[in-house]
Amino acid sequence: MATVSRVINKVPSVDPALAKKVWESIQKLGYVPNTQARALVSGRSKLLGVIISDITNPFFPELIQGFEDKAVEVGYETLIGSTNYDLQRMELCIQRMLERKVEGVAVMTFGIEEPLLDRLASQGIPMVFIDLAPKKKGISTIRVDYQKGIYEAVQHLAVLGHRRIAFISGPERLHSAVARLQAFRNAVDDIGLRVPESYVFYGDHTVEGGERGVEHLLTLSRPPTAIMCSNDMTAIGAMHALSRAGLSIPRDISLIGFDDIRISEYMLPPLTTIRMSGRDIAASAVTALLDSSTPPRDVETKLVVRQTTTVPAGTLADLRKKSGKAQRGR
Amino acid sequence: MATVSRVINKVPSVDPALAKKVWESIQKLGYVPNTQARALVSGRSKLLGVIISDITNPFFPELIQGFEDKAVEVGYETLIGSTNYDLQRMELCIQRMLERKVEGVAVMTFGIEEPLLDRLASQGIPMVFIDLAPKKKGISTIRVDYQKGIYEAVQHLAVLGHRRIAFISGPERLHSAVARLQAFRNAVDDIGLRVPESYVFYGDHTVEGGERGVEHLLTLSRPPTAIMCSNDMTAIGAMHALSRAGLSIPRDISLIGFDDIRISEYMLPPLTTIRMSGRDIAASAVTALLDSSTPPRDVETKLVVRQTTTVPAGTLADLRKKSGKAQRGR
DNA sequence: GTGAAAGCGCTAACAT
DNA sequence: ATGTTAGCGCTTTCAC
Repeated sequence: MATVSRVINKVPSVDPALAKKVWESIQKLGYVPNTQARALVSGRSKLLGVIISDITNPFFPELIQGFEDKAVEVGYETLIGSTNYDLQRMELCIQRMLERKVEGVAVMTFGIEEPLLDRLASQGIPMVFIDLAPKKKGISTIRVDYQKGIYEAVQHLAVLGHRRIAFISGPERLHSAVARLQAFRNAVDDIGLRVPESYVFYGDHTVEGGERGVEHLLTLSRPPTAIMCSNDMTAIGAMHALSRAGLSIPRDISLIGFDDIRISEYMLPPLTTIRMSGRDIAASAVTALLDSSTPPRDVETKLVVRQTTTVPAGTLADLRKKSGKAQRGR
Repeated sequence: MATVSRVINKVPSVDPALAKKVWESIQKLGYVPNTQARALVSGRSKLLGVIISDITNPFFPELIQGFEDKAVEVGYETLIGSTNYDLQRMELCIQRMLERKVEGVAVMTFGIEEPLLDRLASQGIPMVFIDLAPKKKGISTIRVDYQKGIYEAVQHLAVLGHRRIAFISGPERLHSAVARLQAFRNAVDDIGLRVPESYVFYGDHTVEGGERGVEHLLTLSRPPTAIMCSNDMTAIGAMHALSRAGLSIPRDISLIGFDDIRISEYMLPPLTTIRMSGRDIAASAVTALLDSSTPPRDVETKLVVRQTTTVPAGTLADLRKKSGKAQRGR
């Protein structure tokens, strides 16, 4: 019995011949080791938890998929918990994870969830957060370089000739949202543009938020020629509102999203957006949980140009007019 | 110790006063029962498995989400496995599930996966399939009523005036795809339309399949005025190909999808489709696994009219012409 | 290199 | 109504 255990765990001290016989018997008998028993005695559950907030955001399925894949790759299983911004649901999640003795928890809610910390930290369970996390040992942070992608996007618009660029943000309480807005402000400053306060609308990272944002921006006496959104769902909402207003994208107005969720590519026209790979984040999270010695790799963001951006409305007409004048001038 | 166990498991024979003291101590000590140990001794893992095939199909995240939610609701945890149509990956999935001693497995691959059966069935693990499953005890089937939704869709098109309706199918080896195509044929027959073979294109349930389907249909000398698709991804591909061909939806051609994945609503224009709720299927699956006595509830499908369907091109013009003649005739 | 024995944290059958 | 005990299936000393 002990030998079988050694064979299964590939302890080198087993006679290869015996080991082979054991493997054959395992095959023949259809023996399957019992994970619960192994976990019980070894104290290692081989389980990793992921906690997400908002199910309805299509960013998360991709995140979870990536996490799951990476976890299986390194011999772990995944326990998923979604809080839906509900404290009670979160408590339940934590309880479940504690009971299953997860060996680490990735908190992918883009915000600090205080109640999580105490319960989990007190058990010494490694945790990984996105963006920002309380400084404690056993807790690591995956930093996202929002600036890079957003700078690329603003520059892209500027090069096309846009000077009036608006931003539809996410909720102010969400760190990832304020970080994106800040990155936008930095980029715009850097390039030497001025963005009036009326060009910044606070949405909520949902389609509806994007719709409201556009509705607001269109009431302005000098509406923007381009809109950047804090996430793709917002951008999709913007597309709908724009189309409802009879405006054509990108001819009348350019639009850039953030996240690069799968839908974005499928939109009509395909959405230009800033990619933040959920898979990368997930992989980084798994690594961080299992090896808390090395700090997790940062996640980069980058512009993906598709078809919702072009020169500002009128530019082409202006050009044509000018060339017309030039011809007449001859 | 036994008393604590009894309190936690709510065995009624415990003195309420003592029980209360136990709960207080649990609270104070931050005690968390060890699921592995409970599972080991009780033989109940409180784990349910879901196996899906194609990660890239956005139908599955919704299915999984529903499964997870329902499972948690009834006190179970979910083990996810995705095969990606790869036999080896499937073997791995099964192994993991066996090792974790899942109490049931939902095979949501829309096809029978033979190798699954032997390994799982031999352990007497309940299984649930979609659409069709080998007749064995412990195996139940969730039947999807494709006919209803598809009939509604065909009728919807017919009422609008469409007579030339094409169908972009899924792969022939996939049961769910052939069932949908058959339902389409039945519906069309019923209504008294004839569909030439050139109007049926076999795609593969991906965006690319939909694009190829449209490209084929547009080469026809008498192209269809409406296209139904075997799933929403196909329909989205169709939208792209149509738009690339300079055709407007629904003015030039009407389009109906199948599944009603979340994206569909967000498309521009929002996709008219046939809803098959992943959440319903998931809930039904969980129920079936835990209570194999009653057969699972069937899942219905129903038409969701959005904005990709209208009268055939030319109809309005014809009407106008006619009314013009009528006026002149006065 | 291999077998014997202890024990992981819990539940359930048995006493009291 | 509560305490005592055996044992779930495995890993890990400890002997040999």
